Amino acid sequence: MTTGPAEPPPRRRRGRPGYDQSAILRAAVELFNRKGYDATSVGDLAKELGLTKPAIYHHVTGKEQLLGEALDDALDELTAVVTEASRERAGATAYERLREVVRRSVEVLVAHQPSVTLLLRVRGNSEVELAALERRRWLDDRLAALVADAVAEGALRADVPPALVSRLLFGMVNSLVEWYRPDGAYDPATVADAITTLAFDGLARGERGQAS
Amino acid sequence: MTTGPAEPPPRRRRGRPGYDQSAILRAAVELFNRKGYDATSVGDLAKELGLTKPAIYHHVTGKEQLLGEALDDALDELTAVVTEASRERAGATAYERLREVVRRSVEVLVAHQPSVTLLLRVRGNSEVELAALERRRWLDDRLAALVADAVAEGALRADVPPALVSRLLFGMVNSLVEWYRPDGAYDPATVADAITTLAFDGLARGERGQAS
DNA sequence: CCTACCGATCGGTAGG
DNA sequence: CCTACCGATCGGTAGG
Repeated sequence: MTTGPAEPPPRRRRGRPGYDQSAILRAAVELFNRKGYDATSVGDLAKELGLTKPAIYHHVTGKEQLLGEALDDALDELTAVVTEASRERAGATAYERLREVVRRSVEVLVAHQPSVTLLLRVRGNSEVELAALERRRWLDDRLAALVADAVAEGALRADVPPALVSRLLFGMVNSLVEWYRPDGAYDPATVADAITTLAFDGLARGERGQAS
Repeated sequence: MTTGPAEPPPRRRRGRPGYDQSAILRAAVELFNRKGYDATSVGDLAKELGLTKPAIYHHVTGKEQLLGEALDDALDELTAVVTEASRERAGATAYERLREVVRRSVEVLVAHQPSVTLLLRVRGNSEVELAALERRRWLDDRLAALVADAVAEGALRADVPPALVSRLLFGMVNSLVEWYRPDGAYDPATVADAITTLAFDGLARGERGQAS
């Protein structure tokens, strides 16, 4: 097999089939979520991929790099959602932007569930984790501000502190990662509808029954 | 000091002041939550308490025992709440019992936050953790049944699958452990009100504005 | 990508 | 002979 040297190698040859960085990252994140980051050894990861431990280090500089890249993926996605929602848009009320950010957050959680799950479990045990927590705090602050704006607009009930509403609302959204399965009973749209319905019908004044 | 052998020793003498099992458990759970169970060594725990590692083993049989006792504490409390709420009571509708279980769950999460936090992070990495996950699944099933009953009663909206409502509702409740601080801005009653308001006004049909 | 290892630290236990 | 520990070290395994 693999006769003739017919084809010229691509400009940057990448060696034989094997695993590339992103395949290793995917497997690592899956293991980190299943067993926990600390309980996952690089040896576990190697076994999962049918490689040896040193082979892993051929592709990545270390376990923490894998963690950092997964956290960056999740944070980049969520930051994009929040940044866009926080931007003033022509004719969009804070309430509309909040509703949109909830829906798009659900989409991100579903599409990037492994990395977001990892992000939501970070404890701050290393520089990488502390940096991720700082970015998360920035997101939380933006979301809280958006909720506060919607309350100030008169669109949301004012009898619960906006900061508390924000915590609970996105606590509900984030809880998705604990049970959602792409091959399960609910497609993303169903979940997004359920969350926005549950969150806003009762939060939003006088819009009862609008999502049926 | 400590002259005369006047006082007869209590039946079961417990030695000198030192730490008892429960003080060690409290410190362990706090560390497990701060750094993660796997990232916490028995040496860390000893240092935290100003003891040596062997001294820890004088009080407990091992790290996993500490985990198991914390998980049992959380599970026992939550089981009590769910069992009582699942029991048919004279004149109590499923809706009323669900509302009550949410309120009492919040109280348990606040009063037993450390052990419940630990419970919600269990991954199933050992027999102890697998047993805890099984008890958790039992609780989740009871809660889902209660929600289904309330829907069947006609008390809750039927346009979202009951199993999904249950996930999201208790996802919101459980998210408490991620940010609630006893010395923070909100007392337990405020949080319980906020959660039941947010969860049910919109979930419950035609009860708008009843909790102000 | 492997065999062969390292410095350190893990959970747990010895004798006293 | 007890409770409450200590200094030292066990056999294995972690990330690298």
